[in-house]
Amino acid sequence: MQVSARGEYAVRIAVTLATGHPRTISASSLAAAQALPRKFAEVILGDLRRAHLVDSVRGVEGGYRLARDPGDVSVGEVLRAVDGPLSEVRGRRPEETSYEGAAVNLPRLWVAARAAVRSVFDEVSLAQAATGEFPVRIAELTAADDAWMPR
Amino acid sequence: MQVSARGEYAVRIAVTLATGHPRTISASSLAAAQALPRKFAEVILGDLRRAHLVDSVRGVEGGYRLARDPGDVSVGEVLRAVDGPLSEVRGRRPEETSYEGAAVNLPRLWVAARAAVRSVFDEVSLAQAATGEFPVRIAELTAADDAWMPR
DNA sequence: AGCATATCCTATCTATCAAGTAGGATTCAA
DNA sequence: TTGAATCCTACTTGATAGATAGGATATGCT
Repeated sequence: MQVSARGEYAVRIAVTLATGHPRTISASSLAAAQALPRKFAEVILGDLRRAHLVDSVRGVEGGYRLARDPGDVSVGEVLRAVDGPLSEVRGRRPEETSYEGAAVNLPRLWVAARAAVRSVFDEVSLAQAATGEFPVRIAELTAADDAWMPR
Repeated sequence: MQVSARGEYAVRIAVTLATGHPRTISASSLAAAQALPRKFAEVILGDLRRAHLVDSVRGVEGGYRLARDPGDVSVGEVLRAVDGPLSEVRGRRPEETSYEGAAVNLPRLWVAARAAVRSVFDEVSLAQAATGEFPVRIAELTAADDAWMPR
């Protein structure tokens, strides 16, 4: 589960938009609020707009706003918009893998891993990410001490 | 959850070793069995050896074997040995992230995602991956039809 | 009309890394 | 001593991430 800089920035931008919803916020305000390179933020906002996750308004007083309610947009959608599929194995989607011999069962493993990732990112909305009021399942996952430990 | 070619190859090699355990198998046999570039397989086996997941025997009749019982080595260990940490956010471990403003709660989200990934890869042994007899939780994750659908 | 403030578009740069290759030194059993 | 294997160092190649640059275009205000 590697989240790129683009992905991280996109989510930070998205939760900032969620907090301000439905006001429009300029790219430079967003960049300043989250300490991101402004130009890079613009690129990312372009991705989010093309994915129809945000609307943009040009001109003075312009900026960006979420296209839907913050409770209705998942973190997963944001990540996919900027980084592509959540899960890939050697550049392929899990269900497209296929092996011979001892490895024949691996596709099921890859699919299970993807399902696990989805069960987090697709089940958390921007509103939840912004407020910290996560679904019970997510709270459970972070409850164990060792969830916070490196391995 | 991006699994690199190295990661995929490593797991395929590891389950092949699991199936043949405790016989030693040469790098070229392993490469042939899984249709991998031999030299690249050697590199990966070197990583696994340095991580003490496999033992090697030099000379004629030499090769590699799992250092522990196939039921006692997890897929997660293999992936970490060749690809580093299972989950990173912008090159950092989830628990090392920290944000201001609307993004303050994101570290919990990243930790939850990592926990979800671990709940798959750290809970499946090479023996299970080889036989396809996955733990119940994994079977459940792959049971739903839409687990096999792209998004 | 003119100006300030935005988005938007195209292009470019640079460093890093993944993936794979090459060649040979070393080890070991028969 | 020979053949088959691991092991070691180095290299190549292409793609990609993570930006940055400059300006064209749109909009609201006075």
